Amino acid sequence: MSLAPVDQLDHVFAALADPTRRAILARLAAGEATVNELVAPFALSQPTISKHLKVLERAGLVSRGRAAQFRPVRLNAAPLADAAQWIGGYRRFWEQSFDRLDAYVQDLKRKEKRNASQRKRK
Amino acid sequence: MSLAPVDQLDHVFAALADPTRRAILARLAAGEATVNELVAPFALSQPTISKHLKVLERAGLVSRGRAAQFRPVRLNAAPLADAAQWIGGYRRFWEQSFDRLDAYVQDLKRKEKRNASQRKRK
DNA sequence: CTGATATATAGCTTTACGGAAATATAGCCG
DNA sequence: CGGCTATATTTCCGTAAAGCTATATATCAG
Repeated sequence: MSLAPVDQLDHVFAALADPTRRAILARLAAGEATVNELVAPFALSQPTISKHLKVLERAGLVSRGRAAQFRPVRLNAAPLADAAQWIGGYRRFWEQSFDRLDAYVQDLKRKEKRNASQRKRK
Repeated sequence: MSLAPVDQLDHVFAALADPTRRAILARLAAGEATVNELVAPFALSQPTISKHLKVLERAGLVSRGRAAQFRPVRLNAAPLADAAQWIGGYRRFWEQSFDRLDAYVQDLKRKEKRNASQRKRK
């Protein structure tokens, strides 16, 4: 599996940075949809959604079919694999910080317990 | 682990959309760095890097210390966990498409083989 | 206090984004 | 053909991003 060209990652992350586009992807996870079906749930105009779709298309996250006057949109998750792989390179760092957080919470609990017994004894 | 507020994800993905910022994160994976150390490898001005750092800071991906006139920058990977989790929700889709790709390649190989034997027989 | 160093802020330009409205294109149906 | 529906394209607006130079602030060193 070859590494994606850098500017593809640029486009993928940029596409994911908008909540409307993430919502569109979520909708497409349930299956193909027409543009109008994608417009419906949002308080946004059809051209605005079409523009979002173009951004998703440029990122390779979506592809379009052709059926009469409909242009069904379907999810293409492959580029997400590259994004996941990139982020995955940092997993050890966040796990490490969660470990530290966990240790901190454990420490708090210990102190809490100790104080509780002191209060009891008092 | 609670879900991060949506606009935090916005900022994280937006921050990751720039190759300079991803490179900065990669550098910080090797440990704390000063601003000047981060400027050095790029053909960019110091204020430009400072601006990138502000974007990373807004996304919660880095934090700054204070040591004399230095402001050491360190990686804070926690928000990447949220991003990874979001993307992870789509894993089955890209695995599915890789499966299809794999099946396609297998099919190609079968045909290739068949043609090869035909050529031999001819 | 002065000078040097590290970083931040301000101001400017160019380009892109996210939205809207209006219009154009394309394909169906009668 | 003509009208209807789905979608795309164009044009416009305001805001933000990414770069630069120049300047300001802060801290150390002497």
